[in-house]
Amino acid sequence: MTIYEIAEKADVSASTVSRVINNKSSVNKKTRNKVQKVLDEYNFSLNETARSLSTNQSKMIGILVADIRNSHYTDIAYETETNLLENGYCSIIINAGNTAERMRESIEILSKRQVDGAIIIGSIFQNKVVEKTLKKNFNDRPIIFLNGSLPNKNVYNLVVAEDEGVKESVYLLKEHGYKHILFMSWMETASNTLKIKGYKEGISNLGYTTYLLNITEKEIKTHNSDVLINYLKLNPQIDAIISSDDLLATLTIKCLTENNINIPNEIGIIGINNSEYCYITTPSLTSLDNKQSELGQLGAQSLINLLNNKSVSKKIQIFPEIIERESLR
Amino acid sequence: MTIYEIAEKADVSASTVSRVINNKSSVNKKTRNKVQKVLDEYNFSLNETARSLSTNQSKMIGILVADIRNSHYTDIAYETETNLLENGYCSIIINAGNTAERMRESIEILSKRQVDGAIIIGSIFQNKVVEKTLKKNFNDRPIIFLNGSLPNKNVYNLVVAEDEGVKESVYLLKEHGYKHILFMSWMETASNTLKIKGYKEGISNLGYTTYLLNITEKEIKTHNSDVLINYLKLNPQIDAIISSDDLLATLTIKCLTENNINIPNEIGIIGINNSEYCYITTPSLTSLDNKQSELGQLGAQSLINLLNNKSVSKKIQIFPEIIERESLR
DNA sequence: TTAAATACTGCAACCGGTTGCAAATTATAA
DNA sequence: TTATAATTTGCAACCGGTTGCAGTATTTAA
Repeated sequence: MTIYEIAEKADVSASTVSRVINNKSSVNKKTRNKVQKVLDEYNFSLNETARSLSTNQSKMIGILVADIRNSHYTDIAYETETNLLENGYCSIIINAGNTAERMRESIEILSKRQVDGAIIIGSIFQNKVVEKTLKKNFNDRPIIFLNGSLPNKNVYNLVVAEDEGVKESVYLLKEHGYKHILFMSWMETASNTLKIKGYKEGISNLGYTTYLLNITEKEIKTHNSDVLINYLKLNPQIDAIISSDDLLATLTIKCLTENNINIPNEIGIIGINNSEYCYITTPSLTSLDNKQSELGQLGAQSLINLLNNKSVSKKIQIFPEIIERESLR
Repeated sequence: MTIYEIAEKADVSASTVSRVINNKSSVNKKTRNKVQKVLDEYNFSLNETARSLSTNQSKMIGILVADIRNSHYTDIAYETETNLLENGYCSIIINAGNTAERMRESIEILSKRQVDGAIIIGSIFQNKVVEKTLKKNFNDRPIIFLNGSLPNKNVYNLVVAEDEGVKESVYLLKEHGYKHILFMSWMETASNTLKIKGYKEGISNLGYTTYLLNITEKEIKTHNSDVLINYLKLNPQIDAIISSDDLLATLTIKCLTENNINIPNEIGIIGINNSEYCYITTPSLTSLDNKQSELGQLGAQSLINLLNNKSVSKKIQIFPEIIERESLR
C-alpha cells in the first residue's frame, strides 16, 4: 500500500496524502478527514526508506558499541536508545568488535545507511583508524563520542572524569585510615590509563607510595588468584585495593576471603562501575558510580540538539560519585 | 557523490556504474577498470537507502530485545547480530521495553523501516498484542522467535527446552544425594513457567515433594533475604535449591553463607544460565547452560535460510546442558 | 459586484539507485 | 564478405515518498 493507492481511493493527489500524513501546510478539513479515513481503513504504514531518500534525512542514528555483551556499554546504549526513540529517532546498534578492521567496516555500514548522526561508545574507538574512517565517511554528520575523545571537527566528546573519581577514591581510603593502596587492573584501555592517572595523582598528593598490579586477561578468565596473593606476600603492608572494575573487585574479594584475609579490616576494597556485582559480594562492595545512565542520556540529548542546529560544547565532562558499602572499615 | 557523478567522470552511463558496483551481468573489462578507478579515486560510498527503495530489499534485520541491559538477551543478540553481519545483513536492535504499547510501536518502526525480516528475543513477546501487530505489519516477512512461540504463519519458533534442563537438574540433584529440592524464582515470565513445569515433572517422576518459592522483584532488588531464611525455617528438610537464574542463585549463596549454612554440604545449589556469576561465588556455582550462543546463531542462520527461500522448520528445539561446579556435594 | 488576497490542491521534478529492453558494437560462422 | 549470434552499453521507467510552483477555488475587502 503506497500513498498513490491511498490517493486514488480518496480521490485526491498523492501530494495531498503526503501533506495529511505530515500535518503539513494547509489541507482543507474536509479533505483531511476524507484522506485520514482511507489511511485508517487501510492501516497505512509509510515507507520510511522512500521518505529518507526524498528528505535526505533518515531519522536513524548509528550507535557503535565496543561489545554489546558488556553491561558497562549496554547500560549507556540503553539510555541513548531510549532517549533517541522518544525523540523520533530509531537506532542502529552495531557491535563494532575489537579489531580496527571491524570498526572501519561498522562505520562504513552506518554511513551507507545514511544515518543522521552517530554515537560512539567506548574508549577503544579512540584510534587513528576510526579517526580516519570518520573523516572519510562522516565528515558532515554529528558524532557524539562517549567516554573517549577524537579531534575530528564534527565529533563531540563527552567524558566521565574517571581520573577524578579514582583520585577521590584514594582520598576516601585515606579518610578511612588506609595507607598502602594498590591499584589493580586487567585491561589496557584508554579508560584504564585515565584511572591510573587519577590514582597516581591522588597517591602523590598524599605522599603515599604507588602500588600497581596488572593482571592479564587470561589470568582473569581462568580466575587465577596466585598473582594477587603473591603480590600481597611481597608487599604485606598493602591495606587497600582499588580495582579497575567491579568484576575484578568481586574476584578479588573471593580470592581474599578464600585466603582468610578479612575485608574490610585487613584490606579495604573499592570497585568501579557501581554495578550489580556490588550487592552480591560479602561484604558488599563500595564502588565508584560512573554515571553511565547520565552519560547515555546526555549523549542522546546532545546529538538531538546538534541535529536541531542548537549549539553543543565540543567537550563535556561529568563526574563520578563514590557509593559506600561494607567493603571499607 | 552519486553514481551519476561517477558515471560522468568515467564517461559511461549510470547503469554501467551500477553494474560494476554490483558485479552484475557483462561489463567489458576495460570499462570495468575505468569505472573502478574513478570509484576508488572518489572513495565512492553507495547510498543504501536508494538501493533499498529500488530493490525492495533493505538488507536490514530488526532485532527486538526485551531489555538490552539484561545480558541474558544481549548474549543472544550478540550472536545473531554477528552472524547476520557476516552474511551482509545489518541489524536494527530495538529495545522493546516491557509495555505492550512499546512492543507495538517497536514492531511498527521496524516495519516502516522495511526490514527484510525480524528476530524476536524473549518470551515476554509471547502475547496477543505482538501477535496482532505482527499480523498487521509483518505478514509477508519472516520472523524468528527465540525462546518463545507465536502461531503466526510467518513466525518460526526456536526454543530452548528449559523444562527438560530443569528436569535433568532435578535428576542430577538426586544423583548427588539431595532429596528435598526447592525451586526458587522471581520473575513470572513464560520462561519461568516452563522451568517450573520441568521442575514439577522431574520431582513427580522421582516421587519427591515439590517446594516452590516465589520472591517478588522488589524483594530481590532490595536484597531482602528474610523470605528465604523464613521459608527454610519452616521447611528445614530442604537440602537443595534450584534458582531460576544465576543472579538469584548468587544472592542465595550470599544469604546462606551469611546465615552459616554450608554449601554444598547442608544445601546444594543449581543456577540457570551459566553466566559469569558462576565463577565469582564461593563455592562456584553449578549451572544450567541455556545454550544462548547456539540459539542466537541458529536463529540468524534460520532467518538467512528463509530469506534465501530455503526451507526451515516452523519449530526447532535445542537442549540445555548442566555445567557442574562446586555448589553440589 | 468585482478585484485582490488567501486557502487548497495537483503537476512534475527530484532523491539515488536498479533493471528490462533495445540499440550498438564486436565476435563467430557461413 | 556477409549474415547471425553474442557481448556491451545506454535509455527510460520504476521504487515511494516530498515539495516548489502554479493554477483553481474560496474569502475578504473595496
